[in-house]
Amino acid sequence: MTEPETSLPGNLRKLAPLPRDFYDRDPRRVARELLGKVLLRRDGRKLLAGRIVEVEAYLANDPAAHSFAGRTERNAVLWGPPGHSYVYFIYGNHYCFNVSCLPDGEAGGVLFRGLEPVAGMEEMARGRGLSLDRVTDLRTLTSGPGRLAEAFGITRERDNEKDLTSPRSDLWIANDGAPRPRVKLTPRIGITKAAERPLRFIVAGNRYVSGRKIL
DNA sequence: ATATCGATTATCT
DNA sequence: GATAATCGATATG
Repeated sequence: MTEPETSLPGNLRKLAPLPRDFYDRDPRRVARELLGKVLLRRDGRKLLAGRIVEVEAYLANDPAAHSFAGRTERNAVLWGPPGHSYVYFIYGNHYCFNVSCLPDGEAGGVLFRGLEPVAGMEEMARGRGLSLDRVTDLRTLTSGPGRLAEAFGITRERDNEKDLTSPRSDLWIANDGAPRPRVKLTPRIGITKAAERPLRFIVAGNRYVSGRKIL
């Protein structure tokens, strides 16, 4: 019996959201501490859960951040209070899911890039347009920002500006008591500005980290 | 195995 | 009009 009871799928929906002050900090600190936590989605009677294994920090005054050129309608959430979802549409094809950090008035966030599926894999596959029995590698569900958003049914229309710290939210992040993972830093993926800064945080050795070839 | 490319659209200049 | 915090497919060694 090494796993805590709370990590069992049946109890996941009772896990309390991380509090506001967890996010009211430098995005680098938030990013590091999000690794090993669980992203949860309540979808009717179904529950989806994924262990966070890859994130990127986007800082105040960061040339790669959407907030860099100032506040706009799209990026307003990043400037608002911490702990809210920032969802944007990219490349005409994909949604990317972030959480706002830093106090109200300062812009920062963390992008979710990789999850290890924990519960609700059938629903995740369905969201991805697949049937689970034809999925040979679970990495195709939640490895990569576009994939995990699709698996969790996250869209700007449905989820942008949601308070992830509210106990009534259908989208939240919780600590299930899992041990703190060993963290590695690398440069961020897919950006051109400030591309060399080590602001991508990954769980060392975890196979659900994006980037490596699948199959 | 790595490299390159097309899809497709909200947002900003 | 150009760009983009991606993905999946195709081409090539």
